[in-house]
Amino acid sequence: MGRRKIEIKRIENKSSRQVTFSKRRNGLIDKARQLSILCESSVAVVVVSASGKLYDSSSGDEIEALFKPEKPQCFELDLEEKIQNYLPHKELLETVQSKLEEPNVDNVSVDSLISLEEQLETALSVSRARKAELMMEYIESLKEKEKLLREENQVLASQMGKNTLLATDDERGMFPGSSSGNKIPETLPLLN
Amino acid sequence: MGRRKIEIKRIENKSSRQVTFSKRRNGLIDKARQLSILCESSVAVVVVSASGKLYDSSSGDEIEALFKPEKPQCFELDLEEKIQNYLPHKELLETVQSKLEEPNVDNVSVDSLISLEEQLETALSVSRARKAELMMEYIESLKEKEKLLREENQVLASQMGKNTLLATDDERGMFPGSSSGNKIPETLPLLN
DNA sequence: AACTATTTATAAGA
DNA sequence: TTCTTATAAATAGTT
Repeated sequence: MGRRKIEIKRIENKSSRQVTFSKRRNGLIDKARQLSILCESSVAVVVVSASGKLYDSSSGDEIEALFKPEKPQCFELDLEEKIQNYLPHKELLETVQSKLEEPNVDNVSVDSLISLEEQLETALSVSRARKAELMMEYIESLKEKEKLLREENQVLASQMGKNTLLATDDERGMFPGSSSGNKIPETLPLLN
Repeated sequence: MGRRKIEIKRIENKSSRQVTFSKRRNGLIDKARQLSILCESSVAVVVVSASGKLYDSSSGDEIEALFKPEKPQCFELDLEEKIQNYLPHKELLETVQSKLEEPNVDNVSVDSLISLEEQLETALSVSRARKAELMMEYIESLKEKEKLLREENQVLASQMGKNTLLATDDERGMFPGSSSGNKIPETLPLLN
């Protein structure tokens, strides 16, 4: 639905891909919102862009309340802590528990239980995806850090080589297994 | 986009609500599919109808890897691979769905729903915990690697200090690509 | 389930 | 990026 028909396949041009992503993501989330309102259903949408950013939307009053304030924002230093503490479904489970413990369980309507079920399921899937996403992001940051350290090591090693005028090519070769508790060699460790 | 404009609010008529649900749910899932293909992104949609039926769709490497064990993806490390592939959720969702689709939903006993709830909760928490455990394990291994790299870096730097005895601060200036352009201190280079 | 009159989403262009 | 607009796509009401 645009100036011309497009094929559904990866958009090669990076900037149009980005523009389309943004437009269609908004469209999708709005459609989800409409569906949930029009048909009284629970809808969760999770979108992860190619660059790793996470967008999501979920309907259902209780669910929204649970997730909106949790939006991950600063992933910098305390990311790990956030992951550890990221447990919004705990509250949800408590809600479930208390519902089920109500005195006249037998009179609780089936609808109410089904609705609870829906909310639980939706919330869990969103929560699960987000937490996994946070962890993956953290893992990526650790890998990046590792990469930088390796680079620094290389620079250090080559600097040292220049300064000492002693190291041969062989001596500056890669050290096998450097990431698994190896001793630091006397000469010039170049990590791989 | 139909014969007339409609307000976005609960559709009162039950049968049109159901028809609209079905149409829009399909539309939403297709839009999600398109977005993921066009923009190489991961998109997950979970829809739960008012009557408790569950529909879900997910696409894109990242989310698929997170939720579907049958799509193996080669990662460098064993552990990471395990994390990616660890996912019994799908079966669980199918179980829930089939339970909720049983003919006499209205007469399903409260006990049966409670039991379902419990099973769901238990299974999810076990699965979740296991997956988080795997990821944390992986994070720990990355941190260990990082620690070793730092140690090597330190040794290198001090070796360099001993050997050169000439280098000034300027000569030992920034390392290209180091995380925050910090200079390496005389004695113990520590990245943060 | 199909059909279409319309509305809505959006591709391309500014 | 944001807006504009021509056109494609989705869908509300109908059959």
